[in-house]
Amino acid sequence: MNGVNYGNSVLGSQGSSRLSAPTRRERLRTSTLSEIKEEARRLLVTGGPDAISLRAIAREMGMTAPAIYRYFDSLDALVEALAGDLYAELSEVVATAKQDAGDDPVTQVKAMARAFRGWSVAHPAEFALILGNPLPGIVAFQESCDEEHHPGVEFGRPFMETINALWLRERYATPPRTLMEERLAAHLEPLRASHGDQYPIEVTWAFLSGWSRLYGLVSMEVFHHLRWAVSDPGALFEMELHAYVDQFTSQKS
Amino acid sequence: MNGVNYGNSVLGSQGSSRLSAPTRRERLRTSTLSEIKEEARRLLVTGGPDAISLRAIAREMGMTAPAIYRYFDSLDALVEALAGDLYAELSEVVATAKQDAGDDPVTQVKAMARAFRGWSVAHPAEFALILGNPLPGIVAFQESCDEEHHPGVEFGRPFMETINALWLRERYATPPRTLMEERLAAHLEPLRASHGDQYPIEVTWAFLSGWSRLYGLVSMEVFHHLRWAVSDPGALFEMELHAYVDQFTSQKS
DNA sequence: TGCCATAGTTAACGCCGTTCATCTTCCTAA
DNA sequence: TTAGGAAGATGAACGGCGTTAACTATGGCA
Repeated sequence: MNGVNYGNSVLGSQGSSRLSAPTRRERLRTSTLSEIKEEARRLLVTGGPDAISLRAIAREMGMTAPAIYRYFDSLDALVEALAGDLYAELSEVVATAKQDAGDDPVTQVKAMARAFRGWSVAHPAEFALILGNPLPGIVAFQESCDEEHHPGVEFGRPFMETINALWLRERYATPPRTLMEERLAAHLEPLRASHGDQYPIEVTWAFLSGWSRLYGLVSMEVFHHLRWAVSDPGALFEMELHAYVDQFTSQKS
Repeated sequence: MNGVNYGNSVLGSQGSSRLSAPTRRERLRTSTLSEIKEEARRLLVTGGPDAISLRAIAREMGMTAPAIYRYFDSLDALVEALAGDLYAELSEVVATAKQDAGDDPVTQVKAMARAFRGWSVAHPAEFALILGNPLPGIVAFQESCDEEHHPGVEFGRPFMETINALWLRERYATPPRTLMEERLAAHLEPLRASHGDQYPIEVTWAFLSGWSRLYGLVSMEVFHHLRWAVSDPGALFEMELHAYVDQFTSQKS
């Protein structure tokens, strides 16, 4: 019956203040809202995704669980909002690393990859929430989200742009263009829908290939799936990064 | 107070039958045991890892929840046993694919990779349980398991052997040996503990690099982390497989 | 001043894992 | 053949969970 319950989108009945200082009510609301999410993150960090519970959050805040329903429609909605925040945080970390890396695309790629790994290793629980096994509630969210504004798109953009700059400069080696056109190009509509046709297929391939390699290695490290093989996953990571970047800078095949 | 509760390891007080026909009791026990795990898997498939509950299993079996404690010490122990079975199943699928692929290592690598993806895509919930975000109870299991008999070791063995055969034949390109010795070799004790020193560092690198690429791509597909980019992840997979194998067969750098 | 949306409460329902005391059934050892 | 004990299964209970419904207090605006 109630309207959708999220953020400060409640827009007080009368305009109150169109753009200037928010109402006292609004200030309190946003404050409580972020306190809830902070508490949820704390639980996430200490006990994993399943440890996030309305009752625990409320207890920690000196409230009762049903009160949280004034701010989120369900536990899933809360977790979803938290996931959105974390996605933005990670995106910004990566984007900042790129900005701080100077103008060389090779340096930029390395900086972004290291920043991604750094954040992930430092925040394994958060990584699990947004990039691991998606929870049942999150799956629906991902499917319902229209492709154009999917958080993954914004996250991948700086990678994509850098790989493109690299391509313009180096014309690095890729699988044969005919093969890529034939087997891959037909299935890239989703990506085209968000990035347009501005990138050649070589760039698209290099981006997807690189992202999957980065993701695979980092998530194996974060989830301890490398413990049986390597004592310091960072060394393996640097090795792989070297191999990936080398692909772009050595002479073409 | 009770002894550890798993499998048919209860060993009836008196020897009863050392090696021949198992007791009626034992037959019933193993039958119930596997029925519990089957029901658990059914719940896993239909509702994800969190849907596995003792009460639901018991309900479906016409029992009460506490009865299951005669067979498993806890829900975590049950899930852990199920994960072990699934690991074995996946390992066998991959090993069989290799056997059916003839003698050429390149063909073998492709067959194993495709078999791995095939099983994973066909059984996403099972994949999530054994290769995704580890549940809190599973983490302890992985850490307590002595490295030598870690299921991951047996799973990776056919890959490792094939990559080695490929190396003996092709002497494919890798990162410079000096770099690998310097940065990677010092951190491979866990892998050496299980496989011995029989493999040169080039093989180890190619194996770990390939496994992480395979894992990354497949888990992104299984977890729908590629939906925003690619409509048919299989095409991207074949592309990446091509690029990986090509690395081994084209002329050395 | 009166109103009413907003924030918060208590109580309850049905899930869950787990423990405990209890009962039945079956196998074995005397 | 029978007594005893182990193994299997039960019902009741505890505390925790998400969620709903009915209810109370309060702050800000007409």
